[in-house]
Amino acid sequence: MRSRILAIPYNKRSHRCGELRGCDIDKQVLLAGWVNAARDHGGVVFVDIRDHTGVTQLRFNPAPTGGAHETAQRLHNEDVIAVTGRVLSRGEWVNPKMPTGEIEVEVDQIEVLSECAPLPFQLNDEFETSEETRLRYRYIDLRRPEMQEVLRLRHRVARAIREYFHENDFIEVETPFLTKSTPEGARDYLVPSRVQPGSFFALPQSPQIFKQLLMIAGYDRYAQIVRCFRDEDLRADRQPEFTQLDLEMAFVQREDVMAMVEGSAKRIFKDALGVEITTPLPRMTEEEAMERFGIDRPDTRFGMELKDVTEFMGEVDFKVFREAIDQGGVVKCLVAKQAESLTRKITDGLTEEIRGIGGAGLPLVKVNKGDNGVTFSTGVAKFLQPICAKLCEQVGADPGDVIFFMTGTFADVSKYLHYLRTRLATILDVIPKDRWDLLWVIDFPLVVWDEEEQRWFSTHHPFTAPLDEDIPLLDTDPGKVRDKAYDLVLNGIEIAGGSIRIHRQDVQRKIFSLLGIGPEEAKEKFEFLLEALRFGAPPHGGIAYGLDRWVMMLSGSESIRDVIAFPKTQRAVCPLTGAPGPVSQAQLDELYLSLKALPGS
RNA sequence: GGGGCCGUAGCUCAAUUGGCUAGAGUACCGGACUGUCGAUCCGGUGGUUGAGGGUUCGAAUCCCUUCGGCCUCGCCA
Repeated sequence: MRSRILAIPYNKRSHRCGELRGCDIDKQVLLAGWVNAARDHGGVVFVDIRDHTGVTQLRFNPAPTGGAHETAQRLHNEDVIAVTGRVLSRGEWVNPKMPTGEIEVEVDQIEVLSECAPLPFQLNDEFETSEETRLRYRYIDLRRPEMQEVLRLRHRVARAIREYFHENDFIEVETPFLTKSTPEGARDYLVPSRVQPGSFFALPQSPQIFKQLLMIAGYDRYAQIVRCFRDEDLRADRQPEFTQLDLEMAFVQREDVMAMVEGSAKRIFKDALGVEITTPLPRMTEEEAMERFGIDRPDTRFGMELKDVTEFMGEVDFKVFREAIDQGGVVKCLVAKQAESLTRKITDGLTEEIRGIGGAGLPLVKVNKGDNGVTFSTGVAKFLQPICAKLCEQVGADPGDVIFFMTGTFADVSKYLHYLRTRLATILDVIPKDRWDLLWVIDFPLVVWDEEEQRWFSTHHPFTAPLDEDIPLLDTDPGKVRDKAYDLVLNGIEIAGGSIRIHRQDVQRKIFSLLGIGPEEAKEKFEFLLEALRFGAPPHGGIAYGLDRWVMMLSGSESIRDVIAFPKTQRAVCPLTGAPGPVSQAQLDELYLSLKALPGS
């Protein structure tokens, strides 16, 4: 028989669920939260109540407590309840595993504020629920303490950023989401205009041009945490909408922006994780990064650097290497130290993986101790044995090591050996834990030649300024021109990138022309920027941080989706809302849109 | 667009060489139990094996197509 239960003023919580301690014993308290677990012993009933601060054990005695005990017996996980009661010492039943384990609350009144239907998945399951299900019921997934901590870490990062830039005289200015398609770059998300039938807005890939206009407008220092949109295929570290910290400064050189960024990085690490990082941060040119690591965002937490051994191969009778070199290619290698654990099965697997990303094969040798120094075995040993000693000395290989080779164009060799290096680091477990390797990569090529389209493309974007001393090369050898860009890399992930911008109209026109953006197109797409550059543009530069990637790194998450409250799947749909979805014919008519036949219909 | 892995009860997973009524844990329902804290114990409900087609006496298992999820190359200034 259910007794009448008095309503509890849940808006007057005396404490949060993770707060009570031994010093609170005997206090009368009012708690509200979710049922984390219920243990019914027939007599006494224990219920753990949870909110974002933690968990407290409630005790329901069968004694005359106005029906509270009976209600407690019917509770399910994730019911929302409010209780009043008295804090008691747990005496001999203290639970040292819980922060509130010294006490429990003896409940005198309970009110079920909201019942929970059978859950689609258990919050505290020992098994990890599939991401598909978690995203479908994201609001349940987000209740998990792990997710709560990630989103709170994200907040600490955002707050540290806002405070730091505010203290340094930056102002936050909002820029349009409904804007114009930018040239090059990613595919745009488009929004049709109703009042301008046949015309479309593009959602911004970044506020790049607007922040430059703000500099021209004299705001001196701007910083904004802002959403950006790119309609490209997704990855573990990419979402169609993602968040940047976007900033721009006037009257600055590269050094000034980099120093400001380093200060913010220091602040973020301290406020978000309590970690002290040392500044100034190390720097590396793009050329050196490519040479040593095969990638422009090197993970410097471990060695296994790439070594160029092209010059040694002249003495070797190995057709594969010879032919590649004759065609202008290179031969590089990397040395896996003390790699006895690399079985044939593993190296065969790696060869397959390299083939999977477009490589031809993976020549290798094992280094052994011979009667007179070192010898090679397996793989391409018979070809390389003549230069064994010399090669080992050059690349620092010792008995027990395995040397992997790659040949082809510099770009291909870099790509495959970089892939191999990171895979080997995982397999051989050589990446130190709890290490934060921040580093600047600078002096990128301003433009790269695209063989397919037979034209130059910006390495970063068309507004990046060239190094002053390289400007003359724009006419003679554009591929040699370096730019005033800088990328910030953390443990091998690019987490920020920016540059000093072009602030002179003549230079900007020249770059557009180099990129094959003709006067017509330039005029059509951003006459407003070229025009603005005519009216007193200060030298300026800035940077954008990938906020999601920062949080992903700082929280140790493997996917950007784990640090976004409501992310999309790899096919860019939201399993929770079902977006994107069809719209009514009336909506289409209003926009003067008609749909072509859909694929598969 | 290409390559790879995966899909069995609400959830997490089993199921021998293609062979018995597709099982277990958990959740859910019912019962027992006064110190648990992943409570325990007893009983029960629950299945279009992602979908469609094929091979076979017989398919979760083999073949084809397709849908979905994840990783990745291209792409992402």
